[in-house]
Formats: sequence, C-alpha cells, structure tokens
Amino acid sequence: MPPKRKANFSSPSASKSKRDSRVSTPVSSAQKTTSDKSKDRDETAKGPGELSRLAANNAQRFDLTDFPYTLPPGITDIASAYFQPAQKRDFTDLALKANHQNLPLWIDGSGKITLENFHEKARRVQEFLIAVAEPTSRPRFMHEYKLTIHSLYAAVSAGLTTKDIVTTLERFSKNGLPPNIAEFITECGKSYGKVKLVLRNTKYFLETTDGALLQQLLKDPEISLCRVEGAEATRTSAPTIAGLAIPGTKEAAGMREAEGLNHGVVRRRRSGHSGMAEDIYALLNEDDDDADEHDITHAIEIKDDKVSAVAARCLALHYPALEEYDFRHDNVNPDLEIDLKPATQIRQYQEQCLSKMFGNGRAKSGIIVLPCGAGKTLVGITAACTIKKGIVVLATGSMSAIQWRDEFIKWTNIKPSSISIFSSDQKSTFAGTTGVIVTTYSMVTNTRNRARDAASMMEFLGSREWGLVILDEVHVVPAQTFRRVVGSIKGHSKLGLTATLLREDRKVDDLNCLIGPKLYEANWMELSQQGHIARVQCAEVWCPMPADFYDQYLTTSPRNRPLFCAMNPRKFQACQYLIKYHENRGDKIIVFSDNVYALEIYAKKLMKPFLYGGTSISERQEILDYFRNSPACSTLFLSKIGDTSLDLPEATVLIQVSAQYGSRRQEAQRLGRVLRAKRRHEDGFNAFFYSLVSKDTVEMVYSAKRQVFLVDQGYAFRVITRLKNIENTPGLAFATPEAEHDLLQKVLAESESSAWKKEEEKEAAGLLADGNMFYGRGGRAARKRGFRGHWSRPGL
DNA sequence: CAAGGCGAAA
DNA sequence: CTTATTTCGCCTTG
Repeated sequence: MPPKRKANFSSPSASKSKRDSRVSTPVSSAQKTTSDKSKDRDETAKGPGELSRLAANNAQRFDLTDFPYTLPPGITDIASAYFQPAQKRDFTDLALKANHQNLPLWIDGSGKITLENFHEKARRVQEFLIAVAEPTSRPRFMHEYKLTIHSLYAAVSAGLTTKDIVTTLERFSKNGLPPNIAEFITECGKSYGKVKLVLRNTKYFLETTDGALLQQLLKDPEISLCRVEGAEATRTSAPTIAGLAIPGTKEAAGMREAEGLNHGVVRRRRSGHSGMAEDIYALLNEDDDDADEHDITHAIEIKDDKVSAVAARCLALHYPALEEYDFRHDNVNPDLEIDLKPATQIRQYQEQCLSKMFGNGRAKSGIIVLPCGAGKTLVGITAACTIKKGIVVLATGSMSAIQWRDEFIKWTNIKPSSISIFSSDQKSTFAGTTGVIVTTYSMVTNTRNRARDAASMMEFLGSREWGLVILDEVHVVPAQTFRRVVGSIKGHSKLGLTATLLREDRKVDDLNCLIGPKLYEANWMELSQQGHIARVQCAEVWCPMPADFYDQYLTTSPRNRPLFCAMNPRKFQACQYLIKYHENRGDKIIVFSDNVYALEIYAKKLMKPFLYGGTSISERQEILDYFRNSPACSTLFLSKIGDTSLDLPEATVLIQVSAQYGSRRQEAQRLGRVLRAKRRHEDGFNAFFYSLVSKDTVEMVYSAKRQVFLVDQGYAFRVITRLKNIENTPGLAFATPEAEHDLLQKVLAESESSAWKKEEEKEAAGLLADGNMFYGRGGRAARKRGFRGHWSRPGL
C-alpha cells in the first residue's frame, strides 16, 4: 500500500506523462513543441481539480499511514487485518450508545454483526439473528453473523418486514446502525419476491407480477439469450397460508393423536416462525404476507439448461429469482401416499429447518446444513412427507442410495413398491403413478453412451415434473459435471443437504443459483450441549522429526514431502501411544492416513486391520463387521476411502496421521465420524479427535487451514507438544537408532521408486503419443497397485 | 459376473 | 502455471 501511495504523490502527472509518451516521443522540458502546448491546455482545463488533488496528496504525505508499522519477518499479526480499509472494518464513525453495556451487538458498515455471546440478552437476540443473517463464526464468546441478500430474503419471506429488521437491529446494537446497512436492508426488501422461477408442464418460466420489470429484465442481453420464445400472461389467485402442519412436529402430532410425549420443551409457535422469541416478534403482522399480490402474472419461458444462468443474472441485478412451490395447490402432479410413521417425533432444530423451508406455506428451494449424525436424512424425508409428490433423491454413491431407500422405509409408511433405486446395478421404476426414485449424481449426469435400460430410465426421469428433488451432500453439486443435474431433472423445489457447505475452490457461491440460498445452519456446539451429537475433545499433536529424517525431508522433492511427514517415526510412536491409551479405556479407534503406503506400514507394524480403495467389496464388509463386533479388534486403519460412502461403525476416537492438503471439508467430515458417540466419560467428553502433525513441515500450515471450519463452529484445538510419559512407554516402535535408520532407508526407497515410476509413466505416455497416437495416454496401469487389503486377525 | 477401461471429483 | 493422488461409479468385454 505505501509504495502505491508514494507513486501517486511523487507525480500526479506520472500516469499522464506515460499516456503522453505513447503519443509522442518524450521531449526535454526545454523544448517547446506542439505536444507540450496541448499538455498545457490540458492542465489549464482541469486546473482547480488537479490543484486540490495535489493538495490532498500532499496532505497524505504527512499522514501516519504512509509510515506503516511493519512487523519483524516471521511474525504474523492477526488482529490488524480487521482494521484494514479493504476489510471495511473501520469503526471510527460508529459512535457507542450511552447504554452500550446493556446491549449485545456490534454492527459495522460491511454488514458484519458481532454478538457478545456471554451477554445476558444474547440468547434472545441470537434467535433473531439466525432469522435475518447468516452465521459465519460461532466460537464460545463472540459470534459473527453476516447480512446477505439471501438471509434478508429468508427473513422477509418468513414474515418479517424490513422495518422490523432495521428497528430490531438498531435496538440491540451498541453502536448506531450504520446508515448504509439500513439502506441495504430497505433496498433489498423492495426487490424481494418480485421475480420467481416456476415450473409448468415440464417447462421453466421466469415469472413476475410486475410487467414493467419483466420488460426490463428482458432487455438484459444475458437473460434474453436464455429465453425460449414469446411471453405469456396467466391468471393466478393469491395463495393462502392457513393450516399447514409439518408432519412430525408437535402440532401435527396433536392433530393425529394425543400422545403422552414430553411437553416440557413445548413452546407456543405459530406456523411460519416456530421457536422464535416472543418479544422480538411481537411487532410482526402475520397477515400482510401475500396481501399485495396481484392477480396477473407475466412469464417468459427459459431454456432448461439456462435456468441457473438466469437465476445468477437476476441475482446480479438485485432481483433474486427464487423457487417456491405451492404444492398444496398443485392439481397437475399426482399425490404420493407417504406419511411419517405415527411414533416419529422430529427434534426441535429439525423442525426449525423445516419451518425455514415451508415458512410461508410453500416449499422454498434451498440448503440445510446439519452436522453428521444430526439427522439430515430425516429432515429430507419429512420434507418429502410434507410435499407428498414425486420425489427424486440424489446421492453420491450407490451405497448411500441404498441407505436412503432404507431410511424412507424405516421412517415412513411408503409402500416398498413406490420407492426404487436407479443406479448401475438396479434399474427399476415405482409401481403407481408417482413415487420416490433414489439415484446417484454420476448416473444422472453421465454423458457417455448409456446402457439401453439406463437411457430409458433417464428419459423417464427427465420427462417428468417432480415435487421435490433432495440433493444429498449438496456441496458436490457445483462440480463441472454434477451441476448438470439441475437442468436434467425438473423439480418444483430442491432441498440440498450437507454437513459441510465448504469447497476449496470458489464454487460454493454458485449453489445460491443452482439450488437456492442457505435456509438453515445448525450450531454444532449447541447440538452437542443438548446431547444430540457427541462432545468432542480436539487436539493437535506436534511430532518433532528426527534430524536425519528432517534433512532428507528438506532435500527431497516437494511431492515426496507428505510421505516423509506421515512416516515420521515420532509420529508413529505418538500414534502407537494414543492407540494403546485409548484401547485400555475401551474405546473404538479409527486411524486415517491418506498416504496408502504409510497406511500399510502403520497397520502391519501395529498388527491392525486396514482398508483402502483396492480392498475388494467382500473383504471390506468382512473387516468392517469384524471391527464392529469383535472386542478383540478395536482399531481400524483407513485411507480416504473412509471419508465418503463407507458405512462406518461407531467410533469414539479418531487419529489422523496424514491428510490431503488444507481441505476443511475433509477435516470436518472426519470429525463427523465420532459425532454419533454416546457413551460419556468422566471428563465430560464422548469422543476424541487427534490430528498428528510433523513439526516444522508443510503439515503445520495445512493443519491450520483444515481446522478453520471447526474452529468457527466453536471447537478448540488443544496443542499437545509432548505426550505424557511417552518416553517410558514400553514397546514403542522405532525406538532404537538402527530401527529408525532402517525406516528412513525404506522411506527413501519408496520415494525413489515412486519418483522413478512417475518418470517411466511420463516417458511411456510421451513415447506412445509420439509413436502411435491411437494408443492415447498410457500409464494408468502402472498406477494401479496390485496389493489387496492384507491384515492380521489375532482373534480368528 | 468379474475384471478392467475410463471419466471425473477432491 | 493449475498440480497430485486416490477413489468411485458406470460401462464393456471375456
């Protein structure tokens, strides 16, 4: 920053002279030429402006900002980032109110809201904030929320007015609400709900009650390109909102039958905004929700594959085009006979998710974020039971598809013939006029030639209108090919479910247009305090590297570094120590290593079963059953096969030996593997999560990155630099210098061979490409390692 | 029906 | 400049 400013000062005409030099060759100031004359004329033309700018620059010269305080190298300053102008976190103009100590919020000009979570008013205000803003960080004491166009839309469609929002924020803020924020909220309110995306007769339409607005949108070049043909005007009646009960809620239960269920937690709730604090909502006017809706709607047809492009463009024009499905008045699509089983009672937060989705009596498309083990599936199924139309469920793998089908049968009264799986090994349809289809993303988005039955099944999927599309693990949807599901399956509403709405690329934002806005995000800490998910102790164990290892680590090529980090003998010992400690406590332990070589070495040395991608299906099942049932086996080693599509048995301890780069999602997903743990230990924790990190290596950086999401969820990572009494632990591996040396030689050999293999691969590919282009790219065969899951079973 | 090719994701 | 590496699922062949 300072150099930029310096440049500005030193020559206000510097950029100008550069511009001039392009026109004429530079001349000395002594020579007076025509070009100089024109320059003079230029200067006089904007003389006063130039002068004042010079003065301003001059003043800046004597500003302290031109003499920045720089930290000594190697020291990172976290705090000052908050006060950089780029962050718009300048609080200078925001005067504190006299009674600020009685108020829990800070609101700055960037739309960031900070909540003092320890404040006596925090609980009530929190419920309001969740309704109007998106939570971004919720550790123990200070919570951060962000006002966005989507969060405000959700608030408005749940019945709040923009005036309510502004006054309530103003009321609880320690500082006066910045004027730009009030303006932002009001402006957003004006454009909400004006434009809708609707599906009729398997065609998509952009619809509005404002004819002039539609004309304006049509003038946009991008939108007009996405249009099919002609505009039509249709008549609709304003929808009513009376009497919708979400199945599984207390109200619905009360309607069905009087059950002696726990009434301790029952709070008065009105349809639309259940569980919100009374005093904050006292000023709401429920009835003006649809009051000013016109009878005439104007619509244009949109090309199937351009739906998300139109949504994106509308959002950019500040007219978010959202999907709302008035399923109760849909007489075109046949009803599906599906209901939750009478005994089913959903939890309070699941109910909150659903009231966000069905807040105004229609089904809003969007995303619900719940941690693993918090019952995402049941939320999806309850949504399906509310809409009662044809349902498509998209899962990431065929295993997961089977689980979805089973869950549907477990929780609902759906006829087994009405639900079917469409995957590579099962291709059947439901019996009646409508039903539930569970399929996989790759099945639907496959572009290569299909098998005949798959093609006909796809034809069937694409030619119909579906009431609800449930997208499991919705964070995968922005991927290049998976995003095509949005165009190829026509759903009136879409519900995305995920535990971790995270990607390391910048594509998460696309989900706003592909699926819809985030409707609800659970607070992990809150759920664990309520006992719905486990309380987890997280720790990062720092393992120093022996000197000779570290030397090799420094000299090896960067590609081999992760191998050295994983094979660090101190790390191995830490792993061994932790396994021993927790096995003695009676825990079930899962060890993750993304490096398959390290995985094999660790598991074989410690005589534990291990499982990776190359393990055959039958052997996988055998190993998992063994781990699940045998008391003799309490530790299992897994590659990243365990991250997805493996129905892992319950574990209470998780040890991470090596991981892929800085993936926050992977870290959260792995922590999720112990969230189902129920057994409580005397120290109050149900489960443990250890991340083993080789000290002073790339792993330190990645590890910090990986933890960001969990830290925002309120998890605190304890750093352990030495494990208690590890030096006196008998039977540790690689305890002697010789053993350590042997290990180093092994690792060196492995890194050599993998490097060599790579070379050979490249060479082969090159030669083949040169010699005979029809062979294409070779080298895949060399990659496939032949060894199968090999393991020792002490008890069988 | 088992195995391998291939594309794609993270 | 867009890597690396492991894994999954679909489809085809013997």
